[in-house]
Amino acid sequence: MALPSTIELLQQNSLTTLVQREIERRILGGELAPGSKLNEAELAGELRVSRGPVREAFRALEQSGLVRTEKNRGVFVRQVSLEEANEIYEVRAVLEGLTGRLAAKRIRPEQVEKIRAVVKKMHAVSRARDAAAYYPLNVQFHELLVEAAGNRALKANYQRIVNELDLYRRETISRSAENIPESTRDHEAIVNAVAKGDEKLAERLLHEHVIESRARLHRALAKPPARAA
Amino acid sequence: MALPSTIELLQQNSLTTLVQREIERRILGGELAPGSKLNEAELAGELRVSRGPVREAFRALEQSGLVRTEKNRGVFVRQVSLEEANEIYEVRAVLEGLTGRLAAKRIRPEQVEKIRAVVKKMHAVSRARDAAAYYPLNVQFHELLVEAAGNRALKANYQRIVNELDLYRRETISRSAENIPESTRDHEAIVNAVAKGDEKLAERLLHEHVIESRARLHRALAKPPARAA
DNA sequence: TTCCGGTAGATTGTTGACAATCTACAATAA
DNA sequence: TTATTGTAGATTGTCAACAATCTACCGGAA
Repeated sequence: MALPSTIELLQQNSLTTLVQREIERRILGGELAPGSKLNEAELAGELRVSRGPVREAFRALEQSGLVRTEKNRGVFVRQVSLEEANEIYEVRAVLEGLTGRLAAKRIRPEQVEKIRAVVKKMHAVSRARDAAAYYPLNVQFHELLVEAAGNRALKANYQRIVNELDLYRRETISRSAENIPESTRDHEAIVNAVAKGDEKLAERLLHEHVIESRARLHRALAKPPARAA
Repeated sequence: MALPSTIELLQQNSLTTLVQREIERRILGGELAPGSKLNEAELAGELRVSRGPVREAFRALEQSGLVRTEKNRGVFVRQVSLEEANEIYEVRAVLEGLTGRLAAKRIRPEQVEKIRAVVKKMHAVSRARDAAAYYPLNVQFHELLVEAAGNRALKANYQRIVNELDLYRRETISRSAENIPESTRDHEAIVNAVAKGDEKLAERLLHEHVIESRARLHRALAKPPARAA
């Protein structure tokens, strides 16, 4: 049979879902900058679908916090202010704390190994001060941890929160290399606490890690003349 | 002018938004039971709109966790299992904890007064063992607290979580009267901690309150032969 | 010049029609 | 009887056209 992947893809997912994923990819990938306008007809034309599925995708993306809709004016990639980012960080901190506690309780040996492998790679890029390589490892680290926590509601809420924070980072500086060694040490300590099954410690370390991340971001913002609006 | 409210309503909100709110109201109000199917054409006919806005509303409701979509089969009011409810409670506990901590830090005197007024009413219906009257007061209590916390991200996440838990309660028993006095005492202690500005205590009390609520729900479920599926 | 009103084009909001898929049921064969 | 196949109706998925609104621009009056 020809193109079985495409066929199955459309049997499983509606066009709306596909469009939604594609727009999400473009936003989180930086192709669509915060504040930019999404033109229904243009997007529909590009993706070779009608405006219906695009509008439905917009509605889903709005609920997930990635876009904002103004009636009769259109939808825009959401802009997250510093103030809002701070609020989001507070929520993320307690969610990560819960993640640490649950992961410490439930994580399985093979999951520990996977995370240790990520931390190992972190050490490598840390020595090389390679920020571009560090970022995806960081994302992976936290995703594996949430997975190990084994709580679907936590995972869903966490994912939304992280996406929103990504929107903020994208408007300011993306990644600064100087904090990598510090962050890597955090991760090392966290995986040890989780592997030991020390719920209290894992919770505290992850909570502090997020608050520290926020502080690092602020320091990085304060240093250069700050090119954000 | 005739019907100014309706006119303004449509100038501000799109049909999609209105439809979304109406369906949400029906689900949370119990008119639409978990597991029941939502027929696009039927709903559209009832609300006097075409299927487009209804479909868009479905997409938003799906993201907010109130409905579930099966491709080519339709959308259904989401069913939350006991297992899932437990997971959601864990997330709610840390969110409420954060709520307590932030509210203790930022609450203003007039907000304290509002909450004390609600607790006062709780005492009244508590003496009367009036479960039907107690429930909305409980909702109001937590909403006022979240408002006082002054964190938009927290509020958004909290609202979603509470809605999902409502779905679960609706499938099992709604409210049992016997726990009301205990719950009322909790609320009394919480408002005192928040009013004092004791962040640590408020956080701990609210966290425990949620975990205790879950335990109460479980006990209530275990007592009668359990009529849930 | 500056402000105001009006018009044309572009964009979003809504609708109804058509295509694809599913469900229920009846007719047939083992 | 039971299983299977095939059809008819209902329901969802997608699309294209129409209506309402907004934006940008132009011309005239103060």
